[in-house]
Amino acid sequence: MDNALTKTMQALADPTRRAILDMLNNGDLSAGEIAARFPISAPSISHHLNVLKGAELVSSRREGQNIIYSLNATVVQEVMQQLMQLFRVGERTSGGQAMKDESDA
Amino acid sequence: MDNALTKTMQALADPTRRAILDMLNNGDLSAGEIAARFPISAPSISHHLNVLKGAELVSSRREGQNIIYSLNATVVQEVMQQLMQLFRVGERTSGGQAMKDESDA
DNA sequence: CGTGTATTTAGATGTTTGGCTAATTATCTA
DNA sequence: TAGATAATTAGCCAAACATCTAAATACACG
Repeated sequence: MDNALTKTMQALADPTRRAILDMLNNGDLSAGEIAARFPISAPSISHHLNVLKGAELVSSRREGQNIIYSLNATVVQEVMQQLMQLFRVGERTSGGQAMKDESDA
Repeated sequence: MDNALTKTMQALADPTRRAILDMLNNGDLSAGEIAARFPISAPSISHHLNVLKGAELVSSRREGQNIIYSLNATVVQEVMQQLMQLFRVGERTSGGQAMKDESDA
């Protein structure tokens, strides 16, 4: 794998995963509750959840038989900030030159 | 393909493409100038540029023998806003529930 | 302990992706 | 118009990805 930003962006690149994050933004859910809302199999959802966890976009805890997933809101915020920084949205055309490479943050 | 956000996120998921965008953020460049800064072949860079163009993150114009690429700053900004909206960064835990699905913007 | 429910892990498969080399297209200039 | 230079398109391949079914693991509870 590359750096953390890449991992995060790749996780965010899949519409199913973004939809999962959106659901979790309305409150924690078990793997089963999440899977029930998609037309794809539970193992596939489990895989997506694992990708999201690998990107630290969500975290999970066991609660009895269920595994509850929650959105890692602070990480989401950090990613946004990294992206905005990467493009320094707003300050262009005036010929600055900072930030050569996308070193990790 | 899915919707525009997915296309954009997929474009943004590749580190080479993000690096290209970062370079263009410091000013327009020809395909050759871009390719010269990477260890991969010119055709590969051309492919990446095409992906970025497909996501409307960059635009190009011919200037003599060269093709000049520029960052589409407004599109970058729009994507950021879409993402931030998607997660309503900041307003959580207080039990809102708006924005069911990630309809296009 | 044994059965049922929830979830993940394993393993297979088709598709997409990122890279390459070779060939083509477009433009400039002598 | 012939070469030279810039860039893209075509075609190929290997690695990564999303999905599936089947099997394994983890709990709960009678």
